[in-house]
Amino acid sequence: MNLKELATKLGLSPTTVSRALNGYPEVNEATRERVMAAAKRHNYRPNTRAIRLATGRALAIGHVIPLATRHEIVNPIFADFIAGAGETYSRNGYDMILSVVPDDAEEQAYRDLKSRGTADGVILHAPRMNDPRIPLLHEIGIPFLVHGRATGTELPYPWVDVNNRRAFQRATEFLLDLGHTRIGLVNGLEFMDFAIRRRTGYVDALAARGISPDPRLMSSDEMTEVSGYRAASAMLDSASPTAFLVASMISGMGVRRAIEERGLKMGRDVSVIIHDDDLSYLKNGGDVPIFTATRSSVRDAGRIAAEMLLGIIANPGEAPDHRLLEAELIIGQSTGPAPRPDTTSGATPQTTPVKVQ
Amino acid sequence: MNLKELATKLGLSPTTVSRALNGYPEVNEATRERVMAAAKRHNYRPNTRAIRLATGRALAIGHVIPLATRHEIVNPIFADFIAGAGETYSRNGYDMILSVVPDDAEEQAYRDLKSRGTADGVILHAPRMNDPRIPLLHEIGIPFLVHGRATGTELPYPWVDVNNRRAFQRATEFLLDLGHTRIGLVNGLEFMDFAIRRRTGYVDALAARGISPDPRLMSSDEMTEVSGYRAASAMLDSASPTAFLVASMISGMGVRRAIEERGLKMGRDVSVIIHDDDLSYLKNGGDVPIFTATRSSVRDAGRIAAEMLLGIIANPGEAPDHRLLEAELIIGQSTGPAPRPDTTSGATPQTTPVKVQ
DNA sequence: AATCAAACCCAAACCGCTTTGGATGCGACA
DNA sequence: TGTCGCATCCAAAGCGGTTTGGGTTTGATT
Repeated sequence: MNLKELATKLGLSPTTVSRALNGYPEVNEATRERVMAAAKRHNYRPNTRAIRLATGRALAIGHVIPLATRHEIVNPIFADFIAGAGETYSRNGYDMILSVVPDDAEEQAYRDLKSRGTADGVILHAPRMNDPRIPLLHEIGIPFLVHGRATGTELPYPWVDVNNRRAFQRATEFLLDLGHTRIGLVNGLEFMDFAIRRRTGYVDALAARGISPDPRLMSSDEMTEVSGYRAASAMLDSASPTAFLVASMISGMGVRRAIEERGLKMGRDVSVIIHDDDLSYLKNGGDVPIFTATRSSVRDAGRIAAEMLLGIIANPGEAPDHRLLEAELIIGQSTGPAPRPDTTSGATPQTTPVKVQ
Repeated sequence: MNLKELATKLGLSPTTVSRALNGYPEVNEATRERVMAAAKRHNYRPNTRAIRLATGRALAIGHVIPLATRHEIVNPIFADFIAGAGETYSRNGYDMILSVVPDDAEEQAYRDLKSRGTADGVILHAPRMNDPRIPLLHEIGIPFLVHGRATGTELPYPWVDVNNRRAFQRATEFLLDLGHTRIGLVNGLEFMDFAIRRRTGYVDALAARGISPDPRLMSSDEMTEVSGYRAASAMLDSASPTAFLVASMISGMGVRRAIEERGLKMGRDVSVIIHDDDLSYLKNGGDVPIFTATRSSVRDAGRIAAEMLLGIIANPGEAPDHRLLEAELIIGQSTGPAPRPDTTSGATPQTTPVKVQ
């Protein structure tokens, strides 16, 4: 059933039927109701392909996913973000299109999205420092929104991000307040912007207490279970940390494995704080979370990002907006006071007491 | 730059330019080359919206994701499947569209995909027993392919699936051969088809050795870390298993936590075999896998599924094809001989020796 | 009674491509 | 020389909507 058939059946012109269905004012209310009823009765759905061509809009948002030969963006965080964003798109009549391409074809993928008219806007994932994709999207002239930020980028651009620096700063302070001074940082890859910011938060918090960071206590790698395990193992074997600050739930599991493998107990012998993206299938425990964590729902971030992008598309020409989400600090079972130093191994460095926030 | 402009610039009709670019025979080779060159030079990309309308094809495949209020399909397995499928789509000039909808809107989502002409076909995820979506898709009349199978469905339908029954049967036999007789099954939700098949494999293998399954050693829940932990804890505390068969890497981590929390060592005191979907960011260790596992790449499954579906769309009317993928049994560090039974606790049931496959 | 503005509705153009149904020109064949 | 077939190319008709630019009525205004 298409517009023309429906119009014929109603004894009206396609024009009127179209207007009636789309809520234009120049149609009699009685007529409109008649049209609406007929449309429902015949289960009429306008053909999206025709609407797209006629209006010149794609009614779709693109997400380009470089099929990383090296590093994976197709990760659990991405899945939850997508779920949040997709929900918003559906509610607004937009389609979500995912473009999975080899990473050397990413630029072309963006260009095609624009020149072939497949998407009205795109969301940029996993920005890096000085990310070249931001100037690229500007040049292409397609509305976009960044999930995260790109340190070093001059051009203004709209974004939504978690306050990663602050989250890790708070987490570090929390550990310091518990008496920990040898805190290992198991970070994500530090060409990723969020990882840089997290390290900054960690370093700043240490510096505020007069502690200079120990390079042996700082690692940076992909956020997998195995690399969490490796990093923590190396630190435990060489630099005697009493606490860890970990980039994700998954690497946190590796860290826990390293700890327990050494006969230590997490939360008693070694404290751990992770960043928790609040993934739906990787919940951090129930009433009492397993891990103490800085928590921020990436699914909510997806929802917000989608809403912002649709806003940009609806009102072009406005100044780039942005949104900084704060992470909660959730207290779980994985943190506790720093263990009493071994009396044979000298005194621990003293820290100024500061109230727990 | 559109077709008409390009044609004018070349002094040709749109018809000829279109044919030249699409490889039709009725155009002079010299002309074709001239057209191709000009198209490249002016960076001409045909407008997808127009192609779609003109050809009546959507050039897109839909994936409907019910935004589970209860159970999550937006899970890591899904993400990797999507990556595999998306790769194939891109290579073939298809778009992948994801429809994230509340789960009571799933049926309508499929209907709309068809009636609005948004997708040429769909992939059905996470089939359940007697899944109503299969008759639905038949009725709607949209080409589709099922990732998994639906026990109890009469209608023929194309699918790609892992041989879950066999995988779990082999894994169980492997444990039996190591002398384990009290094997806990930490299964996925058993209205999911794959979970049913896995249980069947487990039960069959036990039965073949004359062991009747102990209900206390069988659990079924979502495949999260926490539920793996809960299930394993309960079994360890009440039914003294010496081995576990676990539905996923993630729940396996919970099982491991339960084991280690009790001061037991995985691989020595308690053996564990998981099913490993070979997720890119959740690799099961390196040279020596952490977990002994039945492994089958869900990403490959995505690729295969996409190829099959595109084939169905290209050659409609053929009988439904299918593909059964066998899982490998990977030996890792998490399995070992059953511990000598406590001499005070009586004899263990004797099993017939059978060669390890 | 003539005028005019709403209120309603419609015919036709248009979006940018594909495809049908010819034209045209030219060498070959009878 | 007339006809035919083949190689090339083009005009125009879709595809299924939206939107522009009028037409008709109708009721109020002067």
